Amino acid sequence: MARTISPASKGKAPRTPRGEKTLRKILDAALLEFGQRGFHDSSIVGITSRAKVALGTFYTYFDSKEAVFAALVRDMSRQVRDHVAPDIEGSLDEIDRERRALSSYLRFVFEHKEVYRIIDEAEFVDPAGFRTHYETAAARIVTRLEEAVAKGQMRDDGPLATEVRAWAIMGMNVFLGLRFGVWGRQDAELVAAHANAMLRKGLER
Amino acid sequence: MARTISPASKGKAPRTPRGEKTLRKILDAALLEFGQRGFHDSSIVGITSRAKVALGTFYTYFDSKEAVFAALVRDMSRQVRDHVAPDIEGSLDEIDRERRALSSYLRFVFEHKEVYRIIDEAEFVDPAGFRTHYETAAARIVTRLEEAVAKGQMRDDGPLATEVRAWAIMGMNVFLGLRFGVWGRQDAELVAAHANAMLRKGLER
DNA sequence: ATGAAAGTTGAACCGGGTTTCAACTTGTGA
DNA sequence: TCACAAGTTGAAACCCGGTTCAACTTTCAT
Repeated sequence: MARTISPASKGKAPRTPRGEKTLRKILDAALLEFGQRGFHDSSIVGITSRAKVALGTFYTYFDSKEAVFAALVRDMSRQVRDHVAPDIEGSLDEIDRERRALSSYLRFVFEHKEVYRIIDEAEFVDPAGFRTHYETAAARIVTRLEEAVAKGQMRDDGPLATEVRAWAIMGMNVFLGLRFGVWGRQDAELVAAHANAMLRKGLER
Repeated sequence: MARTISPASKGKAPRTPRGEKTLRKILDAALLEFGQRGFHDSSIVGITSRAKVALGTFYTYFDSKEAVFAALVRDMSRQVRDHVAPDIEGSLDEIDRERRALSSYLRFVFEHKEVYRIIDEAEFVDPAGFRTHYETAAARIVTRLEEAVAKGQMRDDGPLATEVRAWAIMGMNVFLGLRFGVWGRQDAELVAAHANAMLRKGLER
């Protein structure tokens, strides 16, 4: 699970390779701990013992329990984006792009249920990070939808319609991730195909 | 905010009118406390002082902090359902029914942001209640979609497609509630109309 | 009227987890 | 080689809120 270093709390960045390695160990351990136990049942001791460092070392890199969590949210948010981005290159058309995005997202959720949980829990532990995550995700979808309009592949019903569609698509993806990725298990391609058919043609007739 | 009494913890039901009144006060206070502060920053003292009862009284009706929360989740789940149900009677057709359901849900979220928050937080505090809430909600949508198929108003692509559509619609509703009900504010009818147009006709062309 | 059941009270107990810190170790540049 | 900066350590201080309980008050059926 390679990961570039996430910015720790202000003024607490590691200054040597040794420090970087330790920070990375703590972040990896925190992901496990929070993912398995949730924010509250997690403890700093739990994190540091998984990371095999002393309790105090934690505070070399983070100001508080909330701070690691926030760092993790930024990290995970980036990971989701970076996972999906390459998978939607070279789609047949703009709506097909959304199918691929969902399929890619579902596959990501399969492998990283902890990430799903952490982003969800951010609503309560790191509200600002949570909001940023979804607002930037929505903004990316809006951009894609505007391209679809520009290419004449989608009806243009004004900016509010676009915003509504983007959030609708995002909500759809998240809940399909919960139902078919975290709770159940279904072929990602199949689920994405069904959802996309609905998106493309609608339900009517 | 009238509310019928929610079952408290087992063997802790009130046996007199006085007890019922106290239980109701505690539940109302708990809704406020949890809605404003979130589960973890909430405290029993916070609840009982809002309710203007002594600390110990809390334990006459509930076994623990988690137990009130769970009772609240059941209650809120029922409230959402009861709010939407009458509003979708006598719709033009089965797909229009979904428009009305969303519109009704959005209006509910406007008035009760706390409820949105509590149900979301249930994912971590009362996972079983959370799952039940969404699974029963999805089941209701599935039933409606099956009716739509039966009436020849919707394409039939098999049971998986129906399940996917139901969860997609639900996720869409929840996220539109977050974006246009909790965070921002938009005319519920307008948002529901845009979302429903997408659902009915799809995005294409 | 009366006593047993139901309900109320809040001080005190209790455990657990975050955060601090001063001593110690490691690495590096001059 | 030496000294200073960076990093590590874990015991203990500190804090806080959930839960208990025995004494007290209210209600209500007989």
